[in-house]
Amino acid sequence: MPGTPSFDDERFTQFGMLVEGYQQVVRALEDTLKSDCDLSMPWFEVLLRLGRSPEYTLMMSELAAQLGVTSGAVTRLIDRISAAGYVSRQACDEDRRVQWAKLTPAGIAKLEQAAAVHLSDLDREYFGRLSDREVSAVSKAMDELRQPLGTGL
Amino acid sequence: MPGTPSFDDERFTQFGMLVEGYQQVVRALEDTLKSDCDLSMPWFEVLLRLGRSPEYTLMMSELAAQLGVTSGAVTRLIDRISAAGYVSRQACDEDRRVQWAKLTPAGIAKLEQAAAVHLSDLDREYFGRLSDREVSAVSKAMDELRQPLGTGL
DNA sequence: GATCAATGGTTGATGTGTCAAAGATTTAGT
DNA sequence: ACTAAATCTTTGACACATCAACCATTGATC
Repeated sequence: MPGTPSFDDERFTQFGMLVEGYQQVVRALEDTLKSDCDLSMPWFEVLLRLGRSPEYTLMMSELAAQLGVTSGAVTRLIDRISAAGYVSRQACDEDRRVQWAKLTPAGIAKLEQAAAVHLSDLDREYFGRLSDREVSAVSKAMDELRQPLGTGL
Repeated sequence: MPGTPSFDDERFTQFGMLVEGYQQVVRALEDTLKSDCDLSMPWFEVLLRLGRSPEYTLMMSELAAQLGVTSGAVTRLIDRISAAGYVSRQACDEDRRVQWAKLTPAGIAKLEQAAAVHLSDLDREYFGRLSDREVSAVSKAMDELRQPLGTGL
């Protein structure tokens, strides 16, 4: 009977569970990061990636790869973050196509504060709400989903 | 030693697993939905919610609630989708503040096609890559995260 | 029944993302 | 060495989200 198509298929619901739970947690994390540190999640991610890199420095394209976004997105993100004084751009002498993004001292200070805040947010919103077993199960499943299909064809 | 702050805390990594796995799957789903049906995920979500509703119809604000976005977002989304002919707006006589969004026949047809495509995408990108046990574990965990904190204070 | 708060929707400003095109520079191939 | 391909970044056009302000309308209070 094609009169009632499969708009209520259980798989939609099941996957919707993942989507809603994920979005709920991410939204809560974004809210507290915003109110406590005045940082959006993309800004925090940039600071964190740079904070983990030697010299607090990354190429624009490497930053894009780590963030999982296009280089165009990073160009504008760094425009805004550098206007706020947390990062600076600098040219590369060996390859004059590349631009380095580097944390400023203000950026390092901001990251130190924000990382602590974010860790406690993570504890409250994620780790504190699941058992260790659940966290492991989720991590393992997501790790399996992480690499795209067809890499070994 | 404050020289090396906790930018590499394991919790960042663990949660990053969830973020990356989730984004990977969602991106794959969006790509195939786009290439096979020429629908973005927000458009598909709108069609699906309307397709499940009596008369294929919902108030703007109810649609916003189901999608988990603001009413402003829905206003513009329906602007675009109705320009494509998949939904129509219609005024409400009982309460002249409300606008109904209703699937057109073209919208119903599109949804029927897209729902089938999306279900098979879901099988390939999500259900096919995890065991039943893993899917259950993820769904259970995400369901627990779904309701915001502080609802029972 | 006049006022005032709550509700439903739209709009303007802005942040964040995409894609595709363009620019500059480097690397490879003959 | 010179042309051609690949790489890095930026830019323009646009999709999609937020917030805050605003307008209309409804409902509740006095």
